[in-house]
Amino acid sequence: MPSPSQIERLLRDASLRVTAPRKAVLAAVYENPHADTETLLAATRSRLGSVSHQAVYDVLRALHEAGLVRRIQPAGSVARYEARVGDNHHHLVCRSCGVVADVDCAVGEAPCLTASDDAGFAIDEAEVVYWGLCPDCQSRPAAR
Amino acid sequence: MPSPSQIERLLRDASLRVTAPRKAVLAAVYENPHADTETLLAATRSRLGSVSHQAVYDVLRALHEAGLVRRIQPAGSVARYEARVGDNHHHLVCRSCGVVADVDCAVGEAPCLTASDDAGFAIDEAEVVYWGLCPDCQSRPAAR
DNA sequence: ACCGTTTTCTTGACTTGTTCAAATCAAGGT
DNA sequence: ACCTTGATTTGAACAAGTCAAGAAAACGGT
Repeated sequence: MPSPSQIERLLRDASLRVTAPRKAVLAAVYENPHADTETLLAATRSRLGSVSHQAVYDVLRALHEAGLVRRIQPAGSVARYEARVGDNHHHLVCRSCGVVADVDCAVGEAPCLTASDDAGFAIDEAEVVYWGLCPDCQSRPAAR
Repeated sequence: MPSPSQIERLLRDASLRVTAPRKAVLAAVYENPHADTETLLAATRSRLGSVSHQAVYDVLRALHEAGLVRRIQPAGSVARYEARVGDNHHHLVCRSCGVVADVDCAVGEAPCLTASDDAGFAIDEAEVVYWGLCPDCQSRPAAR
């Protein structure tokens, strides 16, 4: 969990201007892994008092383009963000409640990341999503 | 590419009522792999003359729930459907134009499908998406 | 072959998540 | 301190998909 000054550092090093919304949104992403935009908007407001809807969208895009956050979007879900970038980890997604958990890449890095036939594509990333039911949803089946 | 009677068979075997829209949509999915809903709507209309927006959505959902079509939805893309079900294949997605291609599962089935730590989830599927640039988009970089 | 039940299709309004655009405002180099 | 460039606010717009009510069609039983 980076300190405020580390947050500033991260922004500056990415040659992004350091503004209150950006610091707050980035901190919120660190504190709420896999959170959706609405959650991050709420978290940001609880720090700053008020930020626009749009600012959070813009900031998340800027952070994403700068490589400071990763954007994930499992099918049927809204966009979610996480600050854990740079490593090659994957995700578990609950079919029932949509909650997301991290998984480290199982087999080193090789097999999963190489397609048997790339059809001429220049592949730069292999993403693995494991679908299932989270512990909570297993214990109350089909409930909710 | 199944014949009309095979299409009917597929529907009946899935205990779905056989209707003109269903036959047309299912045939359209066979003919347009990885097509989005709008494309399928157009393809269906070219067979039937007119079908509602809603009917196509309903039919696609019914076919999906019956396991006759697979729904894929790469991040940032609309829902796409394919009739190739039952085998464990994955997808290549072009970051630039969004086109999707099939890849057979590289390493048999074992390593990719087992998470190193399942965090208590009951996993029923592992989905792999390879991101990159398709041959066309490589030759006209950043164009479009 | 017809009937009734049940499911599906049509129509049209509506929600949700996200983006666009114009005007205002602030960060940070000079 | 100023100025330029980039960020934020405001408010509208957009696209994909969903909801709901009634009309229509499928198919099992008679």
